[in-house]
Formats: sequence, structure tokens, C-alpha cells
Amino acid sequence: MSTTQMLKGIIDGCILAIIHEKEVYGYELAERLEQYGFDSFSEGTIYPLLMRMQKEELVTSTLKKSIAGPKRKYYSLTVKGEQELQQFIVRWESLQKSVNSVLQTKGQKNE
Amino acid sequence: MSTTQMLKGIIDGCILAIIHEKEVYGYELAERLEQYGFDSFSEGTIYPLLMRMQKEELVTSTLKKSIAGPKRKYYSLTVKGEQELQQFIVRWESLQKSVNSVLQTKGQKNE
DNA sequence: ATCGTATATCTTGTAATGCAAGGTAAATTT
DNA sequence: AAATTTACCTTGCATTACAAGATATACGAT
Repeated sequence: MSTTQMLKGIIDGCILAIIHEKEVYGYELAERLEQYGFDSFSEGTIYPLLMRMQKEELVTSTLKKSIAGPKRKYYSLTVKGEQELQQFIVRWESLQKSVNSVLQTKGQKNE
Repeated sequence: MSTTQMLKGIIDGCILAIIHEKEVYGYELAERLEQYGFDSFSEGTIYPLLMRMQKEELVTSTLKKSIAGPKRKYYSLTVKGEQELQQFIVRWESLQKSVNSVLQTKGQKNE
């Protein structure tokens, strides 16, 4: 049981949320996720995921020149992506509630 | 993106937490998880998971007669299982914090 | 007795997905 | 021109939730 397993299906939503703020490119996304406290994200995770989301029409991409390096592929949310984000939030809150109610049954600290 | 993917690596911890309260058998566990608000749990999920956890020496099992039906296999936590539970709680809280900080960046309701 | 139902466990195969490892390429610096 | 940094992509593996199906025990009704 590792942290990586806990992320399955959750990174998707987090990435949608980050793109929702403003368009980002993959390489930048990895850095942003780390800032939010996630363990460093492999590019082998992020790029396939972005491509999958584009295939599912949750995001669109446009290439833009970089000041240093090859072109950046910027992603933004589609309407469908916005909806998916909202649904993710609902699912996440539900999951969070269930897990916390299981965990707090045992007096895990004070009280 | 479905709820089931979000559960990967999380059910483990929830099951440890439930067994921590008091010993349970698999069939009962499925019902308990539903009570906590999880979507119904397949037995194809629970039994393999319990066996895996026993293999990893997180739980032990003992057979007991049932009033109606075949023998029940009751599971309880080992010391290692207790430790794993504590570690899960730490990981869960960390994950929760990260995901929520990503999500709340967008004003998802009030304020 | 036998059949159906509820209880209880296990096995097999499939799909999803995080990620390590490796590859390609462009721009800047040395 | 060689190295470094930025940036993207691909392949293959390991993990795991779950549907579907098999097996077995106890009890009540026919």
C-alpha cells in the first residue's frame, strides 16, 4: 500500500482544477502539483494523462513558443472538462466524508 | 474517471480502520462499508483484499461457526496492521490537504 | 427428502492507471 | 560543438477494483 495507489483517479481531478485556474503546459503542471504538496510527479504520469483527457475532450491544447526550449503545449478546459471538474468535486467530497467517518470512529487523537 | 479509481489504495486503510474497532468477517465488512457511505462493495473486491492483507501480515483470521450459513472467517489486526493503519492516516491526511488546497483555489462555493 | 433462499467464502479474468526508464528535440550557455 | 535546461512523448510493468461465476453451509417450505 503506497501513496501512488491512493492517487488513482484523483490526480485527474486535481489537474482539471489547476487548468481551470488558467491554462498550463505539462512541464509546468508537474511543478504546480508539487507546490500543492503532492510528491513529485513523474512526466510519465502527466503527459499520458493530459493526452487521455484531450482524447476524452475534457481539455484542448495549443502550441506556443517558449522563451527557452521547445514549444509548450498549453491546455485549457472544455465545457465538458468544466462539468467533469464539478462532478469530481462532488465525488471527492463524498469520498472524503466516508473515509473520515470511518477513521474518526477510532479516537485517533484527542477527546 | 470513476469513483472506483479513486478508491485504489484507500479501501485498504478503511478496512484496517474498521477491523481496528473490532474483528469482522468479510461479508459483514461489505455491509459496514456501505453504512459508512461507500458505494456497495463487491465481494470480488473484499475477499482478495483481505487475503492480500493477511499475506502481508497486517491481519490474522480465525474461523468461527455462524448461526446461519457456513463458517465465518473473522479478521483482526496484527501489530504490523496497527502500524499500517497509523501510516495510512498520515498519508490520507496529507492527500486530503493537498487535494483540498488545489480545489479551493477556485472559489467553489461561498466567499 | 428436496428445493429454494440467505448466508458466507473464494477464483478468474479484465480494465484502469501511476510511474520508472528511456527517447527526442529546441534554445541558451560555456 | 558540447553541455545544460527546458519541454514533450512512448513503452512496459505493477497494482488493484470489480464483474462474473463457483462452491458450500444452514434453514424453512413444499
